[in-house]
Amino acid sequence: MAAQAGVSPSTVSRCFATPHQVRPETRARVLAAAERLGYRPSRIARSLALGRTGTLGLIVPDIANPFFAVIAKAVQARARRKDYAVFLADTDEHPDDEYELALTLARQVDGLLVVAPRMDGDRLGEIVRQVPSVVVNRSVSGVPSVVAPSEDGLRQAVAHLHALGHAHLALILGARNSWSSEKRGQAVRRAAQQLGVAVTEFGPHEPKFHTGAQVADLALAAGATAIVAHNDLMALGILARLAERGVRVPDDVSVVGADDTLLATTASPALTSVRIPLDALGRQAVDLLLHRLDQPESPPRETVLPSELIVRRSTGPAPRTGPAP
Amino acid sequence: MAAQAGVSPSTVSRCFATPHQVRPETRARVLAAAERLGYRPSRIARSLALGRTGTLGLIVPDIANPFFAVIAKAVQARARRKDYAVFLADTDEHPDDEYELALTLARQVDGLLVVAPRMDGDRLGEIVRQVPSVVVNRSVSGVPSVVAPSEDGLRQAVAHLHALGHAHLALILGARNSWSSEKRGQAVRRAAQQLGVAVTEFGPHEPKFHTGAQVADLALAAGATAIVAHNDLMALGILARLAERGVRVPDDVSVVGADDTLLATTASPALTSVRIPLDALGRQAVDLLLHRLDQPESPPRETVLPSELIVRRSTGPAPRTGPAP
DNA sequence: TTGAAAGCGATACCAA
DNA sequence: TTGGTATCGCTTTCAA
Repeated sequence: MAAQAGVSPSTVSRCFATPHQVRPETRARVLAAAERLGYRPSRIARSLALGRTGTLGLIVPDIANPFFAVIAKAVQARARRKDYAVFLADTDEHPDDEYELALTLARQVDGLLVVAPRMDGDRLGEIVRQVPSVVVNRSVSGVPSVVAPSEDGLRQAVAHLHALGHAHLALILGARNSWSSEKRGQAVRRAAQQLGVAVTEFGPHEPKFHTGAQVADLALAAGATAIVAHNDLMALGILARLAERGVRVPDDVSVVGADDTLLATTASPALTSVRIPLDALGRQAVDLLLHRLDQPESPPRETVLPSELIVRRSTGPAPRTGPAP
Repeated sequence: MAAQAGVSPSTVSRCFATPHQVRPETRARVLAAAERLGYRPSRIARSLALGRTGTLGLIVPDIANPFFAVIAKAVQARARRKDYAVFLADTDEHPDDEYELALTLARQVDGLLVVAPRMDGDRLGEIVRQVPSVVVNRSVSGVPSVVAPSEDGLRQAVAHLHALGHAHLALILGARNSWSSEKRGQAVRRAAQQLGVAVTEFGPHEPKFHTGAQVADLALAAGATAIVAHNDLMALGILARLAERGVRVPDDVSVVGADDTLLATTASPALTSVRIPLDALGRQAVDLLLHRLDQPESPPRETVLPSELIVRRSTGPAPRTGPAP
């Protein structure tokens, strides 16, 4: 390539890295040759020389889960705008793989974005020590992170239901060991207690559609008039089972989901849900990571994003109990 | 590192590449040192030396779309099993970016998986010439590809509706220029004609929820008793609008989706949908690509996977027309 | 079985 | 403004 343009490799390099450092006419010749040969500098070689790869790693538990997919998309978009590519690793919910993958990725990326709600803290710490990282949707002390605690939104949800006259709600927990499930449970309990709303808890459960369907009957039997599910998927399972039994939503029972994924907006009735700003989460995570790459000594920061209740058609006034007047 | 183990770099390299070529006791010493230092060979340097990266590129239009996310997941899993990492590029539905990205990726991966329903054929050809590639869910002559034509499933869908007594169906098309949308339209038209079912077409439309909602009214006004949507998302929009209008599904109108995504199974009523084996699509694509990497001279092959109708609760007997007896 | 040395394709420093 | 050269970390002949 250098030969083709009649210049040295150094000059070719400069043409791409610092174009203004080379005489316009030489540059033109080089670029012409590049065009002719379809030449593109090798990122690999460049990485080796520079010690930087121009790549960020993203570790998610399940890319087929809309929750993570939306984060991944935001990360992608943001990273690209900053001229970074993204290495995606899907751990398929295996915490061991998560760790192994992270270590493998660590060497070939400039920084790592880790979405790993269930990985244990020590390992997470180990990873962070090896490579600049940002943890997403989870708070780990001493590690920069971006979280959108569902507290606010869930408190709003309980207040919403309370205002509608519900006095007894069912709380459907998510996976055992899930950081967010625990936080969500706490938030609902606390808010309910403050407002004098009774809570019956179910779970922990795998946050799947069919477990939602299964637990719907239990919630009904317990006498709850409103159900707050760990996430939208479980809420949809509940909706489906209620419809099957002829229980009307929201006339007989109100249902609240969380995450406000595509599932919530496309359900009928559309699901009242706690919105987590997933795209902002992804964007902020990238920004935080890049900031960290620039200034490695900056103190680990935790960025907190607000969540909020989006009221849709699946919640309504509590049904009258007792005999009709 | 080599120094730490008291051996030459060559030997260290052999320990990882061809362990059996080194005396067990030396190997042990090297591995011990590696363990102690937390040493991992640099994939970057290795790529440069080998001319292979151990990485596959995956280009998708929208990773937040469950359809592509499921493919991506399957690709990930399969690639990892074969010791390949995956570079993910989300083009956000911009065909120009798709092309640019593909060219960028081309240099840093061993092969490319392209899911680009709307990229024009010439560019696709250009990409394929630069780097071993497999096109997914689209058929391009001279290029290895993996497709799951929805023909079979859609024919089954029309037959299903016909058997239920539907004589007039609405066909909702997807995006203009989308390869799969065209194929799907053809399939429905052809099957309907053969069975003597009337078809009213709507679209092309952006395959979104709200366009589905919008077109539901038109389909109803046209007198169709069954609606076949381009995909599940549009079908859900239709379901939502029908529910809003008090039109019962499947009593008054039957609705069929396509892709059989999570959306279809979690809808209520659950959506009858044409299943595309997305995971198999992803897996086969990886296999085909790796095969191609091994044997660059093998003729481009097109792998065809079957699609099938999954009947759920959103389809039922056609309503009686005219005055009740 | 091990070591020495060349090379992969770029960057960056120092000279010219 | 350009060219020469060492370097990044690993693989791979070729010798020892």
